[in-house]
Amino acid sequence: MARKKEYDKEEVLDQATILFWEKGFKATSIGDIVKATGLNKYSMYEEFKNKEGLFKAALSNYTDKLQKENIAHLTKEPLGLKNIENFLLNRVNYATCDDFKGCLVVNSLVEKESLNSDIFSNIQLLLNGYEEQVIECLESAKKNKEIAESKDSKTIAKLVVNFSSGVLVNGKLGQKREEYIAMLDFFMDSIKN
Amino acid sequence: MARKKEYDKEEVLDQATILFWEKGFKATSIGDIVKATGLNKYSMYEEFKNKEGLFKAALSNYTDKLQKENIAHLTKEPLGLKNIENFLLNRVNYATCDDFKGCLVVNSLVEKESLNSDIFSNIQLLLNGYEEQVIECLESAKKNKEIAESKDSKTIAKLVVNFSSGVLVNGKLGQKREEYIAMLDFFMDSIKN
DNA sequence: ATACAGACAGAACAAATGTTCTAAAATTAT
DNA sequence: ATAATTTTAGAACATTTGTTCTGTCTGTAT
Repeated sequence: MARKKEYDKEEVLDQATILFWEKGFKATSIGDIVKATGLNKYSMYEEFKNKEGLFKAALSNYTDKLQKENIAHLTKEPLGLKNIENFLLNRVNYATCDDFKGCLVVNSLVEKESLNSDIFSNIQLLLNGYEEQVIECLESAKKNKEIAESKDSKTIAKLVVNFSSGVLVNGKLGQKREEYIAMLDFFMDSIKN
Repeated sequence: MARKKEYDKEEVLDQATILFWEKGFKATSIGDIVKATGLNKYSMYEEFKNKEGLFKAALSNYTDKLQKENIAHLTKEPLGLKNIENFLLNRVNYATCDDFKGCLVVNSLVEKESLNSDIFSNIQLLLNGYEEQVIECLESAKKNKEIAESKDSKTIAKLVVNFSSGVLVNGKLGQKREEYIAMLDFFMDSIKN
């Protein structure tokens, strides 16, 4: 009945994600997006409603992939401390790659202006999810006698998420990977002992 | 010889700092600043050259005060672990106050767009300064037998700064003070043992 | 082949932005 | 008081922004 779309939604979203990621919500213009994706301006509004709709879609696009990756590390059986270490190691590798752009989630959390409440609560859910999953790992670690029963899983889990956020911010300062690895080792030891 | 200025540079800067702090560089318009400060538009350009000049001045204004506060905690004699704890406690209190806006330094570090290289290196210097000072504290702590000589001061110092960055990001998620205190206790214990 | 829903290109729009200009007002040294 | 100098108020400017409109093209169902 109608003409076929010339653009691929996934591709457009991937491109847009990169732009928002590099420059932030406010500093990325529709013009930038149109130029980068070749997408027609009107089609963008048709598909995503407006700039904010596009941003939400891009953020979801990003978090879906990110979460898949992170959750994979945190849920690989058998559960235990190794999951946590691999999760954080992954974050460290991410933050020390050559052209580290920061983490879109952390960036968005900081760029308050772009955070209407539902975007905010999405991020909140995401980070709480990690925390929950880390708690799972810690409980398993207790069963496996990797750590003492007396350890407070919730506090440690929060520290893990906090460590990760710190890495994703400070990573911009160009710390070396070995330095992060030393930090990670120290941190993992502190959980064990 | 000439007319007197009607504005007070310090006051203007304080106001501007708050705006940039709340909304970020890009999202804060000259109009916002003029409206909030009552400062004349032209006078602003006369005094600060342009928006970026104003931002740099605001950032310096903020970091000067911040640094004074932080360094005070880190340099209060006698040096030792207590300095580090108080430094972090201060950050925690900061991040859990009712209307926590984030930290302008961390926010600016994340809002890449506003970071031309000299702003960036200022932030780098600032954070490195903390790291150095924490190392001092740790070395003293070794002398006082608070911690073992074998501990790697540099790694711990980086963890301290990392902890602090994490707090200043995640603080936006509305964590409770008690939770942070528990994290801090755990972290301080990990340094000692 | 024809009709038509929908996608395209890009002009058009209003609002906002950073910046500069101009003319009036104010202050101080003489 | 006068002249010199600087601040002020706000108009003016060129861009850029997000968004919408218009008319043309395309592909599918009939």
